[in-house]
Formats: sequence, structure tokens, C-alpha cells
Amino acid sequence: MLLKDKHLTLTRKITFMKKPTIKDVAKLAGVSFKTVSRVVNQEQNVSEEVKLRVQECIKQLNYQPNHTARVMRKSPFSLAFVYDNPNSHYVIEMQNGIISECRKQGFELVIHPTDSRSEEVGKELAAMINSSQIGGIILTPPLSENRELVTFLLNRDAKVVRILSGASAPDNLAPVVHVDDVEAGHKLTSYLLELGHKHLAFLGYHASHESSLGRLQGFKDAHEEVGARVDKNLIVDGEFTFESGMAMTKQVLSMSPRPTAIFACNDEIAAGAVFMARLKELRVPEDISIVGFENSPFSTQTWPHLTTVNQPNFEIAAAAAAMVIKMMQSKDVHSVDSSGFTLDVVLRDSASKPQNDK
Amino acid sequence: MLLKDKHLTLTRKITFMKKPTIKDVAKLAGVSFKTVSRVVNQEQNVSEEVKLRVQECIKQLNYQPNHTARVMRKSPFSLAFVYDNPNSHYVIEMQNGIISECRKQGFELVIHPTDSRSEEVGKELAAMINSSQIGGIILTPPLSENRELVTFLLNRDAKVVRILSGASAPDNLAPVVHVDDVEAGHKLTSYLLELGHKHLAFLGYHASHESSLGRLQGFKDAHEEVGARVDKNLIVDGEFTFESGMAMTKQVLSMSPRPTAIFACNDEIAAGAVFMARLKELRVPEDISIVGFENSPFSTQTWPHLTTVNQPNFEIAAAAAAMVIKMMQSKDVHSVDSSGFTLDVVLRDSASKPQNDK
DNA sequence: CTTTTTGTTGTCAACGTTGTCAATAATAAA
DNA sequence: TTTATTATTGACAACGTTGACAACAAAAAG
Repeated sequence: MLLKDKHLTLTRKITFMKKPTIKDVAKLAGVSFKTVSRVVNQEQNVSEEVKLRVQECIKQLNYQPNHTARVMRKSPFSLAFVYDNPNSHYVIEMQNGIISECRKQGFELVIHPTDSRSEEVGKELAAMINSSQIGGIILTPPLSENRELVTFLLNRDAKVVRILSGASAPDNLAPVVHVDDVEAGHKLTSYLLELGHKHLAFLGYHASHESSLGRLQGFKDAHEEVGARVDKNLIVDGEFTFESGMAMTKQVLSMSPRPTAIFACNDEIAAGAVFMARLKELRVPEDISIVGFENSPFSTQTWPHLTTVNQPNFEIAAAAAAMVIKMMQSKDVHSVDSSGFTLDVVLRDSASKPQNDK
Repeated sequence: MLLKDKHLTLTRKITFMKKPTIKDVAKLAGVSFKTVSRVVNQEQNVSEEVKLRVQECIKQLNYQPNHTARVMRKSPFSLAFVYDNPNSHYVIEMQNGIISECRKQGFELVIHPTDSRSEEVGKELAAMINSSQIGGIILTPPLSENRELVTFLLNRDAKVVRILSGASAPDNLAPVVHVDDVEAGHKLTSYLLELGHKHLAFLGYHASHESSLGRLQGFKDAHEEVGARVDKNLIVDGEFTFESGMAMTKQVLSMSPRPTAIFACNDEIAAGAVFMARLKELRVPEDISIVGFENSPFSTQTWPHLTTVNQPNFEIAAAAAAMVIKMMQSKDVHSVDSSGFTLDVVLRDSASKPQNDK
């Protein structure tokens, strides 16, 4: 019994063993701990021989630099993702994109959901930067559109990357990852026009929502390009929700001439539109074509699957993360350029040629 | 011009001013920095007078303890949320619940999406604990069901809280937040039976999915309670997706007698069921009642809105977070009890009395 | 052969905090 | 009043790491 206990204690000791530090590695390799630090940080001026030996010891001890100590001594190794977005799927994809980049580069992500309408958002973020030693921040709309906030953060010495979409020209406050909603709206509309649709409805216009403005701009541009007329009555104001999609669709279906195609500003609206069309005994796409935007799960959680525009959120976020990290690493802040993403149409089954085509 | 430049530099200096440290506060208050530390940590034995003065200075300088330094010196102040769940909405709600608790208590959250099927998941988590100085971990299904993994983590000296649902009896490995799927499935089924339905279909059984097992158990229990018979053919195996929901519904609708009510194992299946019912020219709920589970956004993104079971993910997550934090703070690990959540039915419009009731 | 340059390695302080323990002041007990 | 006790405060080391700089060895230049 006593023996067994002893054995247990021993095993415990082994499994509970302290995490190895840089000094443990140094002792094992027979060098000063500073040399190990050099190897770990891939600094110059370490002889090949020593480097190999140290790397061997690192592997052997399964040593991992202590993030915390590193951050304290050196520059921050964490970045924050700040968002205020009701769309879970969007947020998760962004998070995953950022995390994938962070893992590659040994950085850490702090997520910070917030309320963009709050007066306190600036203070709140400042506090977060402060206490969590955040070096960089990724902002999504609508926070990224808030110039005042961006300036405030820049003044706190944080690197900021803004993810922006929509029509408004980007300023030079901070690097931007721009999502070209205008062009995407243009492409998608052109597709519908080329199918032969003459009366397109645009659902989900929202004056304060940059993305919707961009998409609408593209919608108009595409019409203009082929000399088609945009019917102002078919541009409907509404929320980005299923319910609103149903309501807006009900409204446009009662108009005459009835539109043969619906450009929904996002997939959720489109899903609502599909549902309402069905309630009105219209077949999709035979009687009415409906397209969405975002390529969110909604687009395949309705029937038929939605033709939509793919928004590569993962990649966008990863790009933003790569930018912040680059900014954090180089002293020269303004060496980082903004980047842009163009979006592609995903053809599925909710749009086709109008049936009673003349 | 020169003067203006000078002024600019000055303003900059002010805005860029270094974050105040505990020593700055100490100097201002005329005490040693250790005393400030005591005030910050609400330790005993600080005279009321000094305490007030220090607090005043803290406010004045807008001092915030440096999380990083704290973690390094003391115990960890971060916890990790580890998940492998395709359901964005679920993950976001959980995250928000945990964050709300973390903010209250000054802790930090590290999110860690992972692949539960990977062989490396243990190693991966160990590395994370190590480098990020994680003190506690919250696991969700299916990771939380993996006893081996839990043991492994416990051996790494991490506090673990598991969120579990389903029918299987919890073990005593680590504290658990248990979600009572069985009882909820029972309640929801009883509701349908009380409405007068005789033929209920159960969609989304999945042998390896604890939640579905629990819900099915409740489904059976409720039948047994009132002496009703469960038709085995109406228990359909399938994924938790819209598409699978459509397919399973198609299958049960072709059976005879046709079920008058469908118990879908989650809202997504239910949404697919509603859609299929509609395709088959059945009205919901007049011709067929359909209920979901989870109260996810899907439940209101279909028409009619789904009667479902509310799963308070935010609260569940917050409870789990509170537990881990408590465990991290007290040395006495096993003072923390497990806790359980019961779920409530949300009555909406997708279920009613069967119409051709005898 | 000496001097300079270059490359490699080590020593030490510092980051901002908390734990330990000693020093002092205030209070209670003798 | 003196002593013992307690409450308050401070000095200092430590956590694991990196930056600055010094020390040394080797190679190049004179």
C-alpha cells in the first residue's frame, strides 16, 4: 500500500513536471540562456553547430517559449478582433481566418465583441489594449467605418487594420482590406440581366449600411451598362433578416409589372423571398428568380439552393491578420499596403431565364 | 511654423503617454507600490485612509493592472474555450456567455477551435496551455465526452469544466455543466401528445451524438408515460442539417399512417421538414405539426416560426466560465460542484392540434 | 607579428507585477 | 510604564524573457 502510494507520487511528479524554461534548455545544451533565446528568435550570429545542438535540446525537452514573458519584455504578441455583428456565421468565419494566421505566426487572438452604438466603445477598447497588451486590432463594419474611433485607437499606439466594404472611397487613416461590393453587385446583376430579366427588384437597401449601398451601386451600374432602366419602386428598404425578406417580397410581388427576378441584399433576405414566393404559389426559379449575397449557410438551407455571391470571409480575415502582424513586426508602420478582394458569383439553382420570355 | 510643430509634438507626447504602472500610482499617492498592489487586489490590512487615497490616484491616472505581468507572476488569468462545432450560432452564444463572465472577473478568454477527430488534439491543447498560460479549460461536446482527453488535460494541471448533454451518466472526472436533453425531449414530446397527436416521427437520431440520444430517450419516456406506442419506423437516422431534414421528412411522409407530428432533433432539421411539408402541399401546422430543438435563429427563419426547446447557451457558458474561474482561484479543486440546466419549451406556431382528430 | 575587424557568446538589467518577510506603528495587555 | 500583540507598510526577490553591451575568439588587414 505504502509502496503503491509512493509510486503514484512519483508518476505524478513526472506528469506534473514544471514547464521547461529557456534556462533548462540552456543547461542541457551547455550554453547561456541568451544563446537559446537567439536560436528561438532566429537571430543572426549563432554558429551552425550551436544552433543545431540547441534545437535538438528544445525538441527533447519539448520547450515552448512562454508567451506571457515574451509579451512583457518585448512587443505585444496578441491582436484583437473587434466586432459588432449579429451574423454568427460571418463572425466565426472571420475568427477562424484570423486564428489560422495567428497560429502560423505564433500570435494570440483576443476576441472582443462590442456594441458599436455605445458611447464607451473607445474607452472600452483602450482598456482592453491596455490590460491585454494588444498590439494590433482588426475592425469590421460598422466599427471600421468610424473614423473617429480609428483615430482614437491609432493615437493609443495600436496598429489598426480595417475591413471595409461598400462604395465609399477608403481614406488613408490606416490600412484597409477592402471588399468590392460594388463590383460583385455589378456581376450578379449582369448575370440576371443576361439571363433575360427585365424587371429586377432590389431588396434590402439600407442608407446606413455601407455594404447595401455598394451592392446597390453595382446593381445600378450593371443596368446602366446595358442601357436598362432601374425601377425605383423596386428598390426596397429593409433589414437583413428573413422576416424582412418575406415582407419586402410580398410588397414587390404585388406590383405590376411583377419583377421576374429578385436581387436580395443577403442570403437571409433571399431565403425569406424564396419562402414568400412559395406562399404565393410561385415556383423558384421557373416563375421568379431569386439571388442572394454572401454565400452563407442560408444559401443551402433553402430550396432551391441560392445563386449568390461568395464572400471569402476566412481569406479576408486571414489577410487582415497577416497585415496587422506585419505591422506589429516592422517599426515602419506605413510600409503596409491596403489590399482588396473581388467576389465571385456562385451559380446554384434559384435563378434561371425568365420563363415567359418574349 | 516652427511653433506649430512644437505644439504638435507636445500634444503627441500627451496622447502617446506611456501606460501608467503601479509605480506611477504609488508615487502619486505617496506610498510604496506594494501598497497599491494590495489595494488593487483587495487584500486585507490596508488602512481605510490609504485605500481611499490610492483608489483616487488609480482613477486619476486611469491605471489598469497589466494583465501580462500579473499572469507571469501569479496564477494564470486566462481560460480557454475549446470547441469543434459546426454550428456558428451555438459557438457564438457560448463565446459571449463566457466573455461576459470573464469581463466581470477580469479574466481573459482564448478561443480554440479544433478538430476533435485529430489524433493530435491532446498535444495541441497541451501546447496551447503551455504557451498561453492557460489556467482553465471549457470543453464542449464532442470533446467533453472524450474521457481520455479530459484526463490528459487534468494531468497537465489545468482546471477543466465539461459541458455535457445527453443521456449518459456523468462521471466524476471533472465538474460538469449538464444540459438535460432527456427531460427536455420528454417535455416537448408530452406537449405534442397532449395536443392529441398519435403518430409522432422522430427525425435526426444519431448513435454517436449524445444529444440526439438524450432527446430520443425523452421522446420514448413521454410515450411510455401515457402508454403510447413508439413506432420504430418513424425514428429516422440522419444528420443535423436542412437537407437531411428534407430527406427524412420525405421518407416519413410517405409512410402510412402518415405521422401528424414531427419531432425534429434540431431546428435545422425542422426547417427542412417545414420546407418539405410545403413542397408536399401540406400546411404547417394544420396538416402536420413540426417542432424543433435549440431555439436557434432557424426557428424564426422559417414560416411559421418553430415551436422548439430553448437552449440557454449563453447562460450555460457563463455558468461554466464561473465554475472554471472559481476553480482557478481556489486551491481546493474539488470544492466545485457540477451544475445542471433544464430546458423549456418555446411555444410558437409550427405545432397545433391535429386537424382531423377523431 | 601586431592591430583591426568581424563573428560569436555571455552578463546583466529590465519589463510590471505578486509573494515573502522584515520593519514600523498602533493598540491591547501586563 | 513596559511588554506583547496586532495591524499596516515597505524592501526586495522572483517570474521567463529580450535588449544593451561587454568579452572573447577568430579572421582579416596592416
